[in-house]
Amino acid sequence: MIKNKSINPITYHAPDGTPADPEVQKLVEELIGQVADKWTMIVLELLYEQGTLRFTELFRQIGGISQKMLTQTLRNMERSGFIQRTVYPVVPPKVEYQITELGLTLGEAFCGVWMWAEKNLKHVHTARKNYDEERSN
Amino acid sequence: MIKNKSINPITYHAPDGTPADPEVQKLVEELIGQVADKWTMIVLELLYEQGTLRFTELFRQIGGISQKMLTQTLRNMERSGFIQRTVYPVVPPKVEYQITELGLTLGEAFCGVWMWAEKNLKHVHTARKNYDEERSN
DNA sequence: CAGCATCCATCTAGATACTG
DNA sequence: CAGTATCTAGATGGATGCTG
Repeated sequence: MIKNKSINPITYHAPDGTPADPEVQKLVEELIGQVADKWTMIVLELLYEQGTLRFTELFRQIGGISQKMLTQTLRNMERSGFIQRTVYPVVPPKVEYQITELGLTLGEAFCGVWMWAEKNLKHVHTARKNYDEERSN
Repeated sequence: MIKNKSINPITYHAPDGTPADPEVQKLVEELIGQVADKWTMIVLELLYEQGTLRFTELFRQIGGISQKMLTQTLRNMERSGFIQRTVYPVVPPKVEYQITELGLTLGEAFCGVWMWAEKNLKHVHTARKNYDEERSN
């Protein structure tokens, strides 16, 4: 990353020094926000592992999500192109969800965070423990 | 990632098939949540670029954040060990914040998401546009 | 300067009930 | 089965005023 003297708005830079497009910046913030909604990553993971799942199968396997939240999560993911929704015109209804190429690569992009967490789990815990102990005295 | 037949709780896997520790999983979710709080990443970036900054300098450069939120963000980041807080016993008070090694590597870990966003910006926009157009008819 | 305490608007998620 | 609609409790963030 390179030095940035501009006051406002903030300009992000990649580690190699390439300044980032504001649009990219906006998308990154959206992505992180979306994934942080707590259900998106779980759905992504399940579809990553199992390819295709029906609404109720997702509902059951996630466990703890409400129907409303599952629907909302799936709609947002579909809208952004991470998953594909297929409706079969049968009675009772049958709807299948499957991960797309885009969703697949997104999952992989978050992999760096996973590896960081694995590697630094203890450092973070230690830091927090030290911090908390200092305040409690 | 490998197939996972367990119903609940969900077990995450790395792309190479290594099952993830529940503790790591929890930390990943926390990290993404923390970074998604909208200010953490901005602070991380500023300290990444400029090394050390005082409270008011951060406050000014971020622009739009409230003092309360800045304080809260800085405390959380300090607690997790991403930044270091140094208080100089002078009047008026002087407090400096600087990024740690841990914070530095965390920023780099999120780089994969950045690169994904850069590469797939158009795909996402197209997907969203198509989705929105289909509903408006 | 660098906070903390308090109040308040808003946004969100979950529970619940209903439907093609 | 796969949703939609509605209501509400709780979390979140911003504004404001005060302080060592």
